[in-house]
Amino acid sequence: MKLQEAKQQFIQSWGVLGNQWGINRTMAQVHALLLISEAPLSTDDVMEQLNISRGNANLNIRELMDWGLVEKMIVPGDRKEYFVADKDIWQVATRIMAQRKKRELDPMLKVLNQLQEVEGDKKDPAIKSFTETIGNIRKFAGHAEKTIDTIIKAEENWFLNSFIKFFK
Amino acid sequence: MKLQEAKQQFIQSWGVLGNQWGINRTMAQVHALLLISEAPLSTDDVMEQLNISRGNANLNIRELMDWGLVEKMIVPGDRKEYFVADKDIWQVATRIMAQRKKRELDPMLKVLNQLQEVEGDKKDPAIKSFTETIGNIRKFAGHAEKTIDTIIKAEENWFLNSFIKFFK
DNA sequence: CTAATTTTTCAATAAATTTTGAAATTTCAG
DNA sequence: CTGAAATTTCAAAATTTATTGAAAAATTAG
Repeated sequence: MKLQEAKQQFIQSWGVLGNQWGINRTMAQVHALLLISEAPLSTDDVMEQLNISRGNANLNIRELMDWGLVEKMIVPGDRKEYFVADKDIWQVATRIMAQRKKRELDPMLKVLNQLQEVEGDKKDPAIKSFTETIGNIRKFAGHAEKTIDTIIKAEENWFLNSFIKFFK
Repeated sequence: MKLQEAKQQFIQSWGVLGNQWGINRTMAQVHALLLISEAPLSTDDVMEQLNISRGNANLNIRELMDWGLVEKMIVPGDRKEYFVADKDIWQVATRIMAQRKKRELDPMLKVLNQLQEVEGDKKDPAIKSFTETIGNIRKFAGHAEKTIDTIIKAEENWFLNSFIKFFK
């Protein structure tokens, strides 16, 4: 497989994967493109390489910046803005986990907490059954949240460790 | 909040969450409905409670069975099929993780492995840079896969433990 | 400041996904 | 077997989501 072909393949696959996980396909593709670009890219570069419109490129680049996965770069003597993706894959994973936790898990936990306080006789089997199920889910979600934090902390050095091993 | 209202709220929120994670909203809602139903439900029950068509209900129930989250139940003396969701939230999470790993992570890993074998001079900076980035992602994905398995094993008793504590 | 260049916005359009519902198929009690 | 009841299929329709592109706004070199 030639390099250009391989790059296209990667962009394609990263897009499919992102899409399956509820992330806009184009956003994932822009991310992939920046991940495998050695030099920073301008909006025009992204438009050209992915065959997308200016509006679309702009939208997704800004979205990636919101996620903390891409940064703006100013090239002195150039009017255009350039963009680079964080190449540290551990940082990438951590940022994505943190964002999704904040945007999706936390709101769900909030709802689950509210649902615990359902009105009525606590001994009514229907109510008991409902609060028990919700309680279990809530407890699990809370646990999962802590586990994620633990993983993030515990594995923080994984990347570093793989370098240490390399030099041993 | 009344029980009925709380149930609706849960179904709604579970649907939104599923949708954000790339799971069909209705599938998540059917799952939610079955999770908080004490008794097994028929296709007609699901249709009625969620206001969806027969075809849609049938499709999503079968999809949930494919995921191993819902089981068919035969009620003797009744021609209809009934369905129940696995209420063990740990089982639910494990099944979802396992399915997604198999359906999405594994294919991505396969692609990444192929991309490592790009043609050309290994000393060419462009090729070196690409294979390095891909290599890091591949290594990370492999690590993540193992971590997931480890968590599943290590946390297997979390649910059991929360019962043990309860009886202490 | 001015004007050229770049970025952002957003209504219209296109694409992708989901849903419907009726017909075809399957199942099973009698 | 038979036929009523239930399940499955699938093309068409509806809905949701993503994309375009041109106009408006913002930026900056001179």
